[in-house]
Amino acid sequence: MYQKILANFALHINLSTEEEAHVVSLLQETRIRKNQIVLREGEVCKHIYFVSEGCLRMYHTDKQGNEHNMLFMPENWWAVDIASFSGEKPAFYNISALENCRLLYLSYRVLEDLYMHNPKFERFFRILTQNGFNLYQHRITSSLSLTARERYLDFRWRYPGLELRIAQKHIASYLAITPVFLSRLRQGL
Amino acid sequence: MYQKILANFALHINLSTEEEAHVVSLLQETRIRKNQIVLREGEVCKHIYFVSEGCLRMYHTDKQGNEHNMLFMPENWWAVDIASFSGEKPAFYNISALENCRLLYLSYRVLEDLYMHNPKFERFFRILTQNGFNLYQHRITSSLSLTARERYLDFRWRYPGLELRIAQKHIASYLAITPVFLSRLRQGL
DNA sequence: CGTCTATTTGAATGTACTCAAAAGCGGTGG
DNA sequence: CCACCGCTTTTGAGTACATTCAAATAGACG
Repeated sequence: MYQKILANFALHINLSTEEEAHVVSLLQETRIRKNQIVLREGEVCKHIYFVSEGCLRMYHTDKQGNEHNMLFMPENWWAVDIASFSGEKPAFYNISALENCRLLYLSYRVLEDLYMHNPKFERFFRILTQNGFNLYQHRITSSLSLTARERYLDFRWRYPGLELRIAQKHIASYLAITPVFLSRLRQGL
Repeated sequence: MYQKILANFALHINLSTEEEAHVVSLLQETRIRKNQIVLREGEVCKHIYFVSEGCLRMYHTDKQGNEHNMLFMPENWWAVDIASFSGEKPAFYNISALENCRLLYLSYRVLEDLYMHNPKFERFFRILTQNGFNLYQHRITSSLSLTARERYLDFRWRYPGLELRIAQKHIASYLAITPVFLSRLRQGL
């Protein structure tokens, strides 16, 4: 049950058995169903979530009511509206479930305590933010320099197998094209 | 000469006169001319730059040799390829000058020492990374949900007055449109 | 099984592009 | 200081890529 998140920590920091036990004792768990909303725009993002099973998406709803997928978060990804979470401000983004999910999470307060208690976690989440920064930077570069077809191939490379699990319309939204055009793109491979 | 950078630090951390004197003693200065390259793709980004005067741009060159502007950095912005700098890996991006510039900078080693000597700076640069993260997130949201015209207006709001200082082709590249189309857009305001 | 939503397909449209030429602007040297 | 050269911007015309709209098909869920 906790092996995935412990393996995830181990990517960037080394924890003793005691440290592992401590962080595990702080984790809360929840299960959510497909299409359920985890974070709604305007609410404060109170938790940082680790996706243990399933897949989340983060998206923005524009004035016309159209949804735009920023990011998909399948197993082993972390989900948070970082500006809302760290600033305790209303969230700009929504987060919802594309599949039934099992999530582990930490509240802001608990995470702050964890930082105090063990600076390794501050390092871990700092690296996580930096990785997110790099990911977004790459995404902007893609949107500037790649065609829709190339961005689709990049999506498949970045999220192997995910296209089989989620609706085409969500992939189209992520790629900034219409579902109709994505359908035609996939014909021409 | 140092008032701009000290005011910039003061946005996020409070420094004593001694602390200010210490960081100032570590800063190096350089002047570069318009079109000169500060960081070339493939080199390791060895410094983090504060733009004291002038304007830099960060851009990617694709396989066809086309340049795509990721970010403009006028006075009071920091410039760095963060993946290259923090991982001491070859840079993916180029940084060059759009105007004659005066830059202050710190090397990776000096910055690490500064972190050790005074954790306030770790906090400062952590907030800086987070702000960069938010900026990019907003940029992706714009590219997903706004038209070229709206993105142009967003650019003018984010960089007041900058459109008068830099070439249209650089703004067009930033907006992911052609200079020809930007010219037509500006007619129709 | 039936309903609702998602995907595919076709046709027409429009947005942004390329190509080409002219005009404007800036820097440099005579 | 002016003339020239090179680069940028503007303008026009034709084109292509991606869109919208609509209808048919397929698939998911209760």
